[in-house]
Amino acid sequence: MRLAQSYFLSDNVVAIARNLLGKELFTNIDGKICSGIISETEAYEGITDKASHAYGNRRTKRTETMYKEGGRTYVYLCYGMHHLLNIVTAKENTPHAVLIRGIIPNSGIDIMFKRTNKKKLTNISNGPAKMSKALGITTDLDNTLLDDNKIWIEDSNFPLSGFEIIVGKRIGIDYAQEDALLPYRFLLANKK
DNA sequence: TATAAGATTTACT
DNA sequence: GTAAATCTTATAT
Repeated sequence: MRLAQSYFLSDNVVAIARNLLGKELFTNIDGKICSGIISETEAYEGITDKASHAYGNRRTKRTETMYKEGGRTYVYLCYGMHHLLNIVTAKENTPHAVLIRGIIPNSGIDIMFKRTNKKKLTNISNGPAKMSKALGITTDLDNTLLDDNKIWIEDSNFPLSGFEIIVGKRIGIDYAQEDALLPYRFLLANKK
């Protein structure tokens, strides 16, 4: 079943980031449906987080989406060529968001292959930009409600028993100084 | 108006 | 290991 919008209205963005692991992310782009189990997330805690675009209550055309009510997407272009997918959380005017960094492909894998031009199943979704490319996510999906039939998240009761949740510091944000060390990154890993 | 840097990936040396 | 690709935003002149 799909996650209700109320799921995303909590102020505790870190808890949501952790809880999203194992949920299934769906996209429906041009009638092509793909999905995957969310395997890696990062929390971005709005105005108090130096790594966030909204740090210090910074409000621009780009970050405007983050200030809206939770339960929608925030897609933005990084390095001029990579689309990154975030899930906006918390109430209006609280710019919290969860960055989806990785998925385990579940359905529509052949479509993902075509989109990414890859021949092997490896490296299809082990990075935020590659994942977006595989799922067909672009800035066209920015500020899209998760019940818009273009993108949504379901709780498909993926069994987490065989996995452990690893918590660590976030990646690629060295400029954020001490906030770069916060344990806001969550990922699923096979138990050994 | 101009310049610098970025929540990255890929290819090449 | 290093660099290129490539564009939007933010900060500066």
